[in-house]
Amino acid sequence: MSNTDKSVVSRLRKLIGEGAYGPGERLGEVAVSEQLGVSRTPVRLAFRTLEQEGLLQRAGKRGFMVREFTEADVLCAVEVRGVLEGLAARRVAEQGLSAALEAELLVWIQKGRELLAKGYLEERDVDVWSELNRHFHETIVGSAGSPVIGDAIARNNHLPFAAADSIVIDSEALDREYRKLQLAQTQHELVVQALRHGEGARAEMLMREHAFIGLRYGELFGLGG
Amino acid sequence: MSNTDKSVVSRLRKLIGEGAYGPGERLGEVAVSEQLGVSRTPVRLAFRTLEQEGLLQRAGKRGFMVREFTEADVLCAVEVRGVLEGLAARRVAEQGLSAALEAELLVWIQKGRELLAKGYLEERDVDVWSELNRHFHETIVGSAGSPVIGDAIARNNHLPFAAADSIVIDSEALDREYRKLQLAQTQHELVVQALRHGEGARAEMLMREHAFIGLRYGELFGLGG
DNA sequence: AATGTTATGTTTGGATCCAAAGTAGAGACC
DNA sequence: GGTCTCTACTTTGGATCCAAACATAACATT
Repeated sequence: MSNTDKSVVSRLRKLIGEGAYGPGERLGEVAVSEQLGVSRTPVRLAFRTLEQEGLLQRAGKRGFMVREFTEADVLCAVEVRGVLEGLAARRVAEQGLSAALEAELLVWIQKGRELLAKGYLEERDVDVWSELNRHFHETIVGSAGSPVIGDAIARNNHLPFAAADSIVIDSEALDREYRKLQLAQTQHELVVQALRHGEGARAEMLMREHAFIGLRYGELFGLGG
Repeated sequence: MSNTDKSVVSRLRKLIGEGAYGPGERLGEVAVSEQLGVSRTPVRLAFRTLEQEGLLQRAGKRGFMVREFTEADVLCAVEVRGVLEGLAARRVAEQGLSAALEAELLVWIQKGRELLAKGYLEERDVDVWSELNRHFHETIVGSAGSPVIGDAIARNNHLPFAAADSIVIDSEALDREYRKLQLAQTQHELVVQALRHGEGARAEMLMREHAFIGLRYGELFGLGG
């Protein structure tokens, strides 16, 4: 995949995510190619990719339109990630947590502890958490015994609101966000504990619940989200 | 999507599924376009689609190769379908089974009963079952409240061995297959029962187990599958 | 006036051309 | 003889051209 090609896909993904094209809006190949300053060819390739990712959908016989997402879709996408990561965690537990894998997970657990140790959250901590969170999840999913689960999660994560690292952190209320991350960290540690003891069902359920943290946990802390 | 374009994707999907291209084999755009009798353009579009579907993967910087699947991948794909359809079933149960939806499900239940009523299986029954089975599953998934779950299942089903209607029926042993379909029918009926009573967890688990029927249930009936 | 048909314009799909990037092979130098 | 480099060839990516399909609008006919 060349520079132009890849950048067309990701630039379009970004534009759609930002709402540059309204939901349901038809996207013409010529219009987009002119906006991005490339020819129609890479745009046509990108449209097919974005269709598969679920961001675009066919508008009848005539080209593509931006897919619109409801609140129910957001909730469903989060649940889908939950059951898939839960499946991955259960499989890891069932096949036994190797010493190497446990060590790797503890790296991210430790980084989380260090981040939260000082008792409050700074602006720049957000990226650090996002990074370690991603590593933690990817490590478990990547150890599930087959890339199929990870692929399914990756495809689901193309919906911009579904990805685990898309936790919206409100930098205006870092104290409340601190409590949220503290809970996430606890959930991470509980998952590792369950994995260590081969408790497949518990690991699965913990991961499923963990998926909701970006969604409804705000209510707990008075965020109304 | 034009005739040629769609047919290139599905023809390639078929060829790959049939093993016409060995696992890991590199696919050149020119070679494939000549084999299919089209120009490079629709092939390039198809490669992107098939990459997203997971049948092809990038071969370094140089084009695509046929993805190879292990037994673990097959098992995982079936489990992925299981947890996703389980999620759909649970959501249906949680939101309450409407009278209309129950009536529609009972149509497929009834067709299944009629098919199995005569006590044995004929060759042509296989297609009938495949059809009603597909409808049953699609009805539940389509009622989960958001297309997101169905999309995730559809993407997973692109792996040829993962789809629910890919139950390989051994026409040499229709008596053993009869027992398998009888069990599948019972599972369908139990799912509807659970949905009717709002038993979300039970509906979910029944669907998850139901996914395995094409995979390991052969062992029970002495098929060695 | 309404409906059906035709013609024109817009947009997508397929083919081909050109450029760029990568790979492999051969030759030269150490 | 081995390794490094340069060159030629293969293959992919991007741009453009042409044809086909679809939509829209206008005109004619009933």
